[in-house]
Amino acid sequence: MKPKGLLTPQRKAILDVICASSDHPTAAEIMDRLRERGRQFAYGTVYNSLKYLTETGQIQELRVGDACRYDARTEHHHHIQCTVCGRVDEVFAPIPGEWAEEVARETGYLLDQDQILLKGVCASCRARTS
Amino acid sequence: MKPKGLLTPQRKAILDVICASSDHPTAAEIMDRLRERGRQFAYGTVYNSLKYLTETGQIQELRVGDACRYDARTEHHHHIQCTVCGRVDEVFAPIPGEWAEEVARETGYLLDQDQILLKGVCASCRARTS
DNA sequence: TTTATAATTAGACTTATTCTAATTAATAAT
DNA sequence: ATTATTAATTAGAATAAGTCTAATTATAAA
Repeated sequence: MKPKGLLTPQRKAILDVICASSDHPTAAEIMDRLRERGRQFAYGTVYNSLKYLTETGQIQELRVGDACRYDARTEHHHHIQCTVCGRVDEVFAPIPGEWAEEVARETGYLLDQDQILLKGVCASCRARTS
Repeated sequence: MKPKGLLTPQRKAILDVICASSDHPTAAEIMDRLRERGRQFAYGTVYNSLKYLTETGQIQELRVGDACRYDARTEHHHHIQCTVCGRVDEVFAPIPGEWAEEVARETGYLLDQDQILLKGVCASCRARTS
């Protein structure tokens, strides 16, 4: 008897919500959006589903601030968060190989190229502040 | 009457613990180490002190995983966390200016050069895994 | 000294997440 | 088809990090 690893109706509904979102929703936001669509699952189901979808590579989990956020874009990319408003955006500019090597040499780590979180101030917050 | 902004005995004790630590302790770990030294303060005091020390530039706060960690090294540098064991290390290799510009151009963000969190697998976890 | 404000305290509260025990669903072997 | 086995879901309790509040203590300026 093999493990099932099914895309159950619950998991499918959660994946759909994430695919329809471009703002990296948190688990709580995903639950809100499910409710708007007339679906409501137990906390445990949502977290279990997010774990399953992440582990099977269907979504990407990124921890930002005090919550995990989820992204349907699974291509290699990084993220940047605004230190003023908290929004999170994608960064597709690849890390320069030279710098990655320098970091690896300095730290002894094997770099994970997809999990970099940058910080900064987004365009609209800069406009508002200055 | 001006605000005081004092380095009270509590704040001093907390700063001492952080200066004596090289492993980026969390608030909970700081409280443990205070207790080992025979000091114990209210949660509120510890968090208030960490905020004060961060705002006055005496320590650096970095959010990693589900908790904030504190670092007595305030020079410009980044951090890298092991995705296996969770340890956090310093990265002093500066971001290549060219890449920073590319990210700024792509995202419209004004990059904060000191707040980059990288992920990877540390040397000892790699040795253990392979 | 009195007065105003800052800092500390204990503990309640919030938020994100994990865990648990019971139930339901689905598959595999009979 | 029926039963055994395991997976997934559920409701809700438990945990962990951090914030908030009201009362108290400490400090400094007038």
